[in-house]
Amino acid sequence: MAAISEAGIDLIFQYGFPSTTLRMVAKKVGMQAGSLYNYFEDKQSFLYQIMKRSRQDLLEELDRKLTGNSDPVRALKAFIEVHIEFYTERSKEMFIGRMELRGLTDEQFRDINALRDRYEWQFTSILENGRRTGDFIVDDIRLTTYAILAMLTDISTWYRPRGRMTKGQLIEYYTNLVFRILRCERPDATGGSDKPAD
Amino acid sequence: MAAISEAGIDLIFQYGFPSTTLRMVAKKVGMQAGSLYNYFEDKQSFLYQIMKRSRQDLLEELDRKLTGNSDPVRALKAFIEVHIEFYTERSKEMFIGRMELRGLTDEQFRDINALRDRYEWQFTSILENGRRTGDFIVDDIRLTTYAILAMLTDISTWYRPRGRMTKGQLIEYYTNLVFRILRCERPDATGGSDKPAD
DNA sequence: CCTACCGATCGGTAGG
DNA sequence: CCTACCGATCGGTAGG
Repeated sequence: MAAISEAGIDLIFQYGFPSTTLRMVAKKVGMQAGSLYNYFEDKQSFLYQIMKRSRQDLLEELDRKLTGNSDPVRALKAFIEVHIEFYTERSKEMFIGRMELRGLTDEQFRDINALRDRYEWQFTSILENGRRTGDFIVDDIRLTTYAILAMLTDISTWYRPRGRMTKGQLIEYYTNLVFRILRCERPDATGGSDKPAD
Repeated sequence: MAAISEAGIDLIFQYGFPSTTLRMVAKKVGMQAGSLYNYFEDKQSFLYQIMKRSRQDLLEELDRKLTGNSDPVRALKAFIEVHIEFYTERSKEMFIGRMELRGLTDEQFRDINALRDRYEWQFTSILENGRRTGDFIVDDIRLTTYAILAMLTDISTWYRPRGRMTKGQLIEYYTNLVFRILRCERPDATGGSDKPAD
């Protein structure tokens, strides 16, 4: 199943979901098209599985890195790091997750959307915490959430592993931009060198 | 032809290009499918026409609003205004322009991409001017271009005409975010009330 | 997991 | 701009 998913991700990323035929997937893993139906009910469910898996993994990864971080500045830094790491490491899946939502049934769409909302809400609550503590200056929480997430997500559309910047430099640069948006001047805000004492 | 394009835009926006059949387009404008071939060579060219038109209109609109604006702060404000106006007013086309690039031939893709590059370059040169005059504080021009354009373009994915904010408020809010990113503190930077004397 | 197949649909064309 | 049509392909299934 792992090989089938991987083949599906590659092909859907390259050709889009409607133009990816099950015969292409089958050929890539050395099977006959009909045999794929032992692994999913229909073509739509295959797409749904791929999207659900990546969204769930993202949420789990975020939970792991966010636990015990009650300080909004530290939490925000962790969020940005997780986001950029995940969206560059698994860029094809996250790309599919944005482009192929129309390929789902209404019910599947609602389900995936709920996962996306949970993720977005995590970010929003960090902003709210930071505003309460006075670390961030935010006027409209919702618009600011949209703006920052769009900025961070876009990285996956152009990022290449052998680019002129390391992933660490990228994270540092975008962290700086985000803190500028929030007018956060705390000395530990953007620098990536200081180890938090936990 | 205008009706055919409009029907195509609506359908491609809703179902995606590969899933939009020429029979659907024909039905929407009260024609037979075969008759559409009097208006374009093949399905791909139809998509190409739609994309090219919107990209060209955007560039023309930008040129119109940018001429004679040598001051980087004023130019940036004009750019943001044009961008948000266009991406909300013609959101379906701009959505298609980002989602359906795979539907083009290599040659068509390069052509559309060139138009996109010209637009991006306009923004980049405003940033460079502002850095030279000292109005903007920018470290990496390219990353900052990507980040800001992604932020602004994202608006078209959630904007609804009857939302809680007017388009003017939206422009003002995002203008403020952009100037924060650039650490631009000039008094006329974000306020939308002061009429430029030209 | 394979063979063999079906019904449906689609882009595109001929000829008018 | 229509009628009529073709070749190709696709998702999905039966039966093993």
